[in-house]
Formats: sequence, structure tokens, C-alpha cells
Amino acid sequence: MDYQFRDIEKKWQQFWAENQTYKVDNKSSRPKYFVLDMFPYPSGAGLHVGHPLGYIASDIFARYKRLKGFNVLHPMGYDSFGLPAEQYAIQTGQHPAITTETNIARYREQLDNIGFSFDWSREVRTSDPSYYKWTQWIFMQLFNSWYNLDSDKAEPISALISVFEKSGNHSVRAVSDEDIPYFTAEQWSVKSENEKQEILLKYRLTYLRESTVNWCPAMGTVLANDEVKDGFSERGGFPVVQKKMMQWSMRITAYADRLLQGLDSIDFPEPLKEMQRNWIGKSVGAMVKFSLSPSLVENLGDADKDKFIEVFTTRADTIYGASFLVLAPEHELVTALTTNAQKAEIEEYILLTRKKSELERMADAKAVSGAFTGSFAIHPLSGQQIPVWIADYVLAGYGTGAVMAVPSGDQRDWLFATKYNLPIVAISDAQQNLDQQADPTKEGRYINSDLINGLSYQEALPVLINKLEELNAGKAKINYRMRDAIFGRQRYWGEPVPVYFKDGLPHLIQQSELPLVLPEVDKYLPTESGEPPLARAEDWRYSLSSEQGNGEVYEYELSTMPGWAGSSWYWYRYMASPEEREENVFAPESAINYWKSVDLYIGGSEHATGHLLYSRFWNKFLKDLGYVSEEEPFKKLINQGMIQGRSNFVYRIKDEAGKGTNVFVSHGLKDQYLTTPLHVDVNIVAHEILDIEAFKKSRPEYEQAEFILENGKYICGVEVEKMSKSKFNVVSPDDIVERYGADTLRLYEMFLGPLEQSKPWNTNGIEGVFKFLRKFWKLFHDDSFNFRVSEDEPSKAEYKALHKIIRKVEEDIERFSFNTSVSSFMICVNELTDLKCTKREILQQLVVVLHPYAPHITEELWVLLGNNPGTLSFADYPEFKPGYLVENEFAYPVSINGKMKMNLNISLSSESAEVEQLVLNNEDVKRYLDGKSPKKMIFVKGKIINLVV
RNA sequence: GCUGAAGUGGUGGAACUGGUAGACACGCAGGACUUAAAAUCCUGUUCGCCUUAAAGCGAGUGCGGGUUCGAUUCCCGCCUUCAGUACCA
Repeated sequence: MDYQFRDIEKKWQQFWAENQTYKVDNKSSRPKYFVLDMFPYPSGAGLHVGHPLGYIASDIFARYKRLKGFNVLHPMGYDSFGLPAEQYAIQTGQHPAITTETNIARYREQLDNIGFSFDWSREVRTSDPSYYKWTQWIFMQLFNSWYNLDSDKAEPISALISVFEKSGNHSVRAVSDEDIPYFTAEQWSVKSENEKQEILLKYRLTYLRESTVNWCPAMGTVLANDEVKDGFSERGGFPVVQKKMMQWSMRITAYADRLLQGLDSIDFPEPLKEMQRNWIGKSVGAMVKFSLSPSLVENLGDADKDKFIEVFTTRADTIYGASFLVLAPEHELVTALTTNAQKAEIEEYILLTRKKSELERMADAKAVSGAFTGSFAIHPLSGQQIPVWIADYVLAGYGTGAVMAVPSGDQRDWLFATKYNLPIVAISDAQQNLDQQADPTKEGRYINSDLINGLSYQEALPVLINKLEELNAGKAKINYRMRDAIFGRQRYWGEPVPVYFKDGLPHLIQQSELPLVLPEVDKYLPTESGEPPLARAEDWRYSLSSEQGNGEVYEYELSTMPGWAGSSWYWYRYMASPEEREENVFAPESAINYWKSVDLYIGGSEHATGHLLYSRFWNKFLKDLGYVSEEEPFKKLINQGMIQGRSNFVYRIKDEAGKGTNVFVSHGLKDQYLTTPLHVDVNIVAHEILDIEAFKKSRPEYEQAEFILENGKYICGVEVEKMSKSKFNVVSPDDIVERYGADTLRLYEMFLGPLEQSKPWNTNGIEGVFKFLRKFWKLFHDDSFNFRVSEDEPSKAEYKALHKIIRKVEEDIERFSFNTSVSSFMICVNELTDLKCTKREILQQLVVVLHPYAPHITEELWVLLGNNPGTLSFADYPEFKPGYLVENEFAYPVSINGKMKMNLNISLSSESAEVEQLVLNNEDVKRYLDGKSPKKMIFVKGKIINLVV
């Protein structure tokens, strides 16, 4: 029989499922390997052809590793909490759990069609209570922990309480809120329980804090940053305003430095590491205090008397060039500092900046504006009085929300000083053209800088820091751009937060009460009073168990966890086998110690600063508490590129009035007419040629359509866009599988180009891949498609073809160059076809080598070759024997002045002198030299001969 | 603006440490088989010039320089595209 991919693929997919071929054990004599894919959100649109790209790559890798003798964990699951299902629920009233279930079933069917070697017994769904029980449990651990800077790790909050009881908080070095007053053990002991809880909340790794959120009044809901475009909601285009709200936050900043350091130990793509470094945004500098001028202090209220302005700078060396201070308009001291004379001006300015949208702020990035408070601060080293201004180029959220302005060294300060006529003091003899722009050079020697005059940058910095510390006016300080992560959404379809409120303070529910199950609600919208949807749940209150409680009931937290909660630890759940999931732990210690961490993680780079940062954070936290063993969760990560859509267009002719006619003109002739380009379904276009009959049938109004053709064909226009339903450019893997089979789809997606590169989808080359598989099938069959292999000893050429591919595929897979192996398979099969090879010795090994790429056809042939069904996945990858590739002759390219002219067969054992003789006496070479004698001959053994004339 | 990645035939792409640029595949052209079509197979296919043909000559990896016997690969400057980020003191 000819290659019957439909039967073969169905048969083997069924076999693998029935026999649980890829179910993996947490025990094995073989070494372990964990291959993970970023799990999908099951959207209603189903998989398109771009989704499986990474999954195919990881599946090839997983199958290859199995052949190489590894015990491979290769699981799949669903990140099934999320907004689209909730949006759909709001519109239709259908419970998101039902939508999600339907979508998952569809995804599963599509994934099964492609022949992945997933261990489905370990599937996870983040929206499943048995899963989110542990997401909630991790939240509780975070609530019960604080970050100790002395040990540089998270520790139980109970340990902190003992310290407070023994010696207060003077000696505690923690990552915490800033506004914690010092107290002694004695003071602690007399505090009320609520006061204690209030203080502890400032230390906990997850805590409540007032944060600004994107509030959309029209939708009655909070939006994520990426749901807001230019101040309007992406969906619906309603205005969005900034609103302060009490929100759960995660103290990820405690881990900033470890997240940064850890990057050096993991194998991630350099651009991704760079993105994380920028996101963390570590800057080394100094905090400097500027006290307020005495005349001002007299007029201040008692509360502000000991206040000073603290700034953060990365260029403490430029301190003598600081000629004014600038505060963010939101800075807490602005009101106190504003003199009566300046009050009107300052208030007007603050009002102005509040009105400016993000967009406007960005648009006039070059223009600076500000207002003078009327007050002066004292320069800590020179003692001079310098004016204090406010300006919106200083951000309240970064550093201290105040800067010392050094106009000679910083361009924004320079612009500001120029605009408002403030002094620009040169501080280095290397600075140039200060009348035109700032010069931030670190070269040269300092001038106008008292203490450090004549010193270089390297010499000056320690001198300054020491002096500032001595004066108690400053200290070295490291600052991070990264902020603590908001951990809550005012939405329904997410994990409930296992917290109830008593006297306005949050308390955890009992661990034994987990999971706290998402309650039913009548509508998935916020309440009339603006509370999240969970407030609609009836009888959803917390009451303490009878031995502790007194029958009182309390309100639960009404927000739910954000999208990243469930995905920040899921790889550990995969480690637990189905049996172990019954145990009361997120994953048993033995399983974690066996699988340790993910060896290979494949996914999109869009998760660079979200998921991949949060996951590393939770992993480090779980390690601090001793629940997991590795500091980093993902040892190696590969970003697969995006597959873009390739849209096709037809051009409808407009009449003079601009009205559309029913005549369509081919792309090459469209410029002769007035036309409207219309998207046309890419599935009825092949090589840009429109299937006119299919087009006519696609819509009733096209039935009578007329066409102006070129060369008898209708040629469509092409554009690369995102793949989406509305652009009619979605290609579903199902269609490809139906037409060519899963093995062709797998090979073709790899053949398209390097895995990491983004590329538009097109099926132009798919025929070639399909033909290759038929050719491969034919190697095992005679002309009438009877299976036949011979037991004869292969020839040298046959061995050579085989061992070339054995080595090539090994090398390619190890460096994730899957596209090049597909080409090499084609070359190999072409060679063996030319050699009329039918030898079992060759073909059986080739089956094993091709198996990771095309698992179905190889399984079928494996069994036809007489092997047991299902054993191919665990066969041995053939051993490469270099002996088969050794040649004793090589066709040396002979070039003259670097230009290739001819090839010359010369023994590989020949040395330079011998070769020179041979080359110079060659008739063709003589002809090229045209009587001239070469100056020099370059000879690289096995590579090239180059004559220099 | 800054950071990162990438620019190679008509198309997707290959060339792994500086050593035969365009492998492999698509498309296209021509041919075989066929009543015909599909399928399959064979031949050609970077561009330009010259030639009946064989052969030959020249140019060529975004652009301009450089290093080298030799550069798609290394260095300097520039252009374009994509991604991330956005007044970060």
C-alpha cells in the first residue's frame, strides 16, 4: 500500500493512548530529563498553526532524549483561569467553568491529532480546586513569611515574632514597608493583638497596600495594564482612570538581587536575560540628604521640623554641580515647602500634571516643565542654599521621588535649568559645549568641587561617600526599578484568596479548610456599589471552627488572584504522579528530589518579564522554606518565534461614486482602477492564486462576482499580519493534518526555519515535505508497494549516508536546529533512493533517527520490520561510527586570489610540498595562471588550496 | 532615545570554529509517461555579458570602508525591519 497516513496516524495515536506509552515513573535506573512547554490558555478559537510550533520542538527533543536513554517527564496542562472565559460569561451568563471545559476538550482533541508524547496522566488545570488548593497554600506560606536580610532568605513570621518578643525590632534587617517605627521588646509585649498584626503585615511577603489601579467606570472593573490602550479600555474603548485601592501585593523586590544574580547561572537567551535585567533595573548609587533652610524650618509645623529632602543619585560624584533640587509633584513635602507667594503657581502646576495622560507625558518627553516652591534646601557639602522645584519629569515611584539636579551632567536637568534660568556649574575639566547640552562624562578631573578637585571619578567616589556618611548626610545605596507585584484582580474567574477580615485586618483561614472554593454568583459583574463579583455570592462568609470561634462570621477577601498565580509553580505539580496527588502536599519530597527542576523549557518571549520572573520568585521562596531543592526552576529556556498570519487580499473595484461593485481585479492590474482591498480566506488561495469557484461559494453576494484576470489567473495581494479570525488568515493544524497528516505537519513546522525566528505561515513548501515522507515510505517497499527489506550487507556508500544522518541529527537536536535536520533527512533519503538501498541494517536505524520528528510513520515501519509495537519510543539511538565517513581523497577547491576556479582530487594524506607539485603541474591550473608564476600557495589540509598571483 | 535580534536567488531558508555562497525544498521553464488531466519521473533554474553549442568572462550575501592569501562569517561607520522599554536621577 502507498503511504496511508490517515490510517497509520489514527492507529498509533490510539495505541499510545491505550497502552499509556508515555506514562512516566518517578523512579528509574535511567537518568531523568524534564521537558516542559508553556501551557496554553484554552481559548474559544482553538489552536492555530502557530501554537504547536514550540510543542513540536519540545516533543522532538523529548522523544530524542528517550532514545538516548533518559527517563523523560513531558507533561501538558491548561492555564485555565483567565479573562476571555469570564468576558464570555458576562455576555452570555454561561458559567466560565463550562466554557473552559468545552475549550479544553477541543484543545485536547487538536493536540492528540499531532502525535505528542505527553504523559496525560499528569495533566494540570489551574482552575481545578484540587490544583488551586496549592496555589492558595503557597499564598498562605508567603503571608506567613518575612525576608531576613541577614540570612538573605525568607523565614517564618513566627521567628520574627520571637525576635520582637526578645529584643524588639532594632536589630531586625528585613525587606519591609518603609514606615515602621522602632520598638523594644517591652513595647511589643504591651501592644494589642491588632496592633501586632498591623505591624506584622508590614513585614509579610504578601501584604495589603494601597495601589493605583486602572479603573474603568463604564465596565465597573479593574483592567490590567495591557488591557488599557492610551487611557481607554482595549475592549469597548471606555475611558480608564487611575484609582487608589487596597490591594494584595507580593514583595518580589526582596528577591531583586537574587533574581538578577541567578540569571548568570541559567541558560536563557541573552535578549530575554537582558529584558529581565532591565526590568529589575538595579542601579548603584547613593542616598543624599538635603536639610531644609533654617528660615523655612521656623515656619514649619512640628510634624515637619525634622524633615529633610532625601534624593537618590547614581552620580554622587557630581554633587558639587547640584544647583537645585526637583521633587515629583506628588512628593509628600511639596505642601509644606510651598511658600505663600508660590502657592498659586504650584497648585496650578500640580493640577496640570494630573490632567496630563500617560500619552501626553510621553509625547513631550523632550519638553520639561515645572514650578518653584519658593523654598531652599542646604547643600550638605557646600552649605549653599539651593532652590527646590517640582517637575513631572521626576517620578514619584522611583528612588525617593526627588533628585538633585546637576544641569552640567544630566540632559533633563540641563533643559530645566536652561528654561528656568538656573545656574549650570561645570564640574569636570573634560566637559564640553555646556552651553549647548549637558555632558555626562566620567573622564577628566573634577573642578569647582572643593573636596574632590583634581581627583578622577574612581578616586572621588569613596572620598565623597565617606564624607557624607561622616556627616550623616548620605550613604551608598542600591536601588531597583522593579516594584512589588500587585496580586489581585476585582474579577470572578480566578483563585479566591484564602483570607478573611476581622477588625479590618486580614487573617488566613485554616490550612485544613483549603481549598477555598470559588462560590457561585448570579452575575459575573461587580456589584452596584463597585465591589468585585464575589460580593454577590450568597452565604459566603467565614466562621471560625467551633472550638476557636464564638459563632461570629467574617467577610472573605473579595478579590481573586491574578493570572500569573497558577502558572508560578505548576511544573512542580507535574512532578507528582496521579497516585501521589492524593497525598496532602503539592508534590511529594521524593518526587521533587528526583525531578529537581525543568531541564528544558520552551515558550514564547512574551512571558519574559511576567511569568518567567514570577516563577523564579516563587521558586526561590519555596526553596528558602525548604519545600523545593533548586534555586532556579528552569535550567535552559528556548524562545520559539511567533508564527504570523499571511493575509490574502482581493481588490474590489469602486465606481465613480466610491460604491463597491461586484467586479474584482487581479493584484497586478489593480492600480488601473479604484479599488477596495478585502481580506479573503487564505484557505482558498494557493500560491497567491485565488480559487475562484470557492470564492464565489464563500458568500451569497459573491455568487455573481466577475473577475479581471491576468494570464488567466486571479492573483491575490499578500500582507503579513497577526493571525486572527477577523483577518481570515487563520490556518488550523486540523486542516493540515487532514490533508497531509500529522507527521508532515510536524516536519513542515520545523522545516519552516530556525525555531527562535518569527515567520509568517505559508504552506508553499509543504508538498516537498509530504513527498519526502512518501519517498521514505517507498524505500521500504517495491514498486507495487509490497513491504520488502533485504538482509544483505550494506555498501560503503549506504553506511556513509546513514552515519552522516546519525551524526547530523544528534548535533542539530542538541543545538535546537530542527530545520536543518529536516533538510538532511531529505538528502539522506535521496541518497538511499539513488543507491536503491533496501538493506534492513540501514533502514531500521534510519527509522529510529527519524522517529522523534515523524513518530507515526516510523512506528508503522518499525513494526513492519518485525519489532514489537510501542518499543520504538524506547529503542536505542544508533551509535555514530566515524569510520564510515573517512575518505582518502578530497576534491580540493583550487582558488586563485581567493576566487574558486576548479576542483582537484588529491589524496588526503598528501602534504603541502607534494600538493604544490601536483597543482602547479596541472594543465588546467597552468591555463588559469596564464604563464604567471604564483607568489605563494596556501594549503589547508582537507579544506582548500589558494594560489596568490 | 536606549537595549536586543535580524537583513543571503522569484520564495522559505543552508553554509556550525574565516576556507567551494545559494545545500534542501517550493515556485517557474522544458521534457518523459498519458487520448487527456492528476500523480510520478528526468533536466534546467543567483544575476549580467558572450556563444549555434561546449566553454568562458564579470558581478554578487542591506550600503560604504577596513583586516586577511581568502570575509555571509571578524572590525569601523551608516541604512532598513522586527521585538522590548520609555523622562529610572
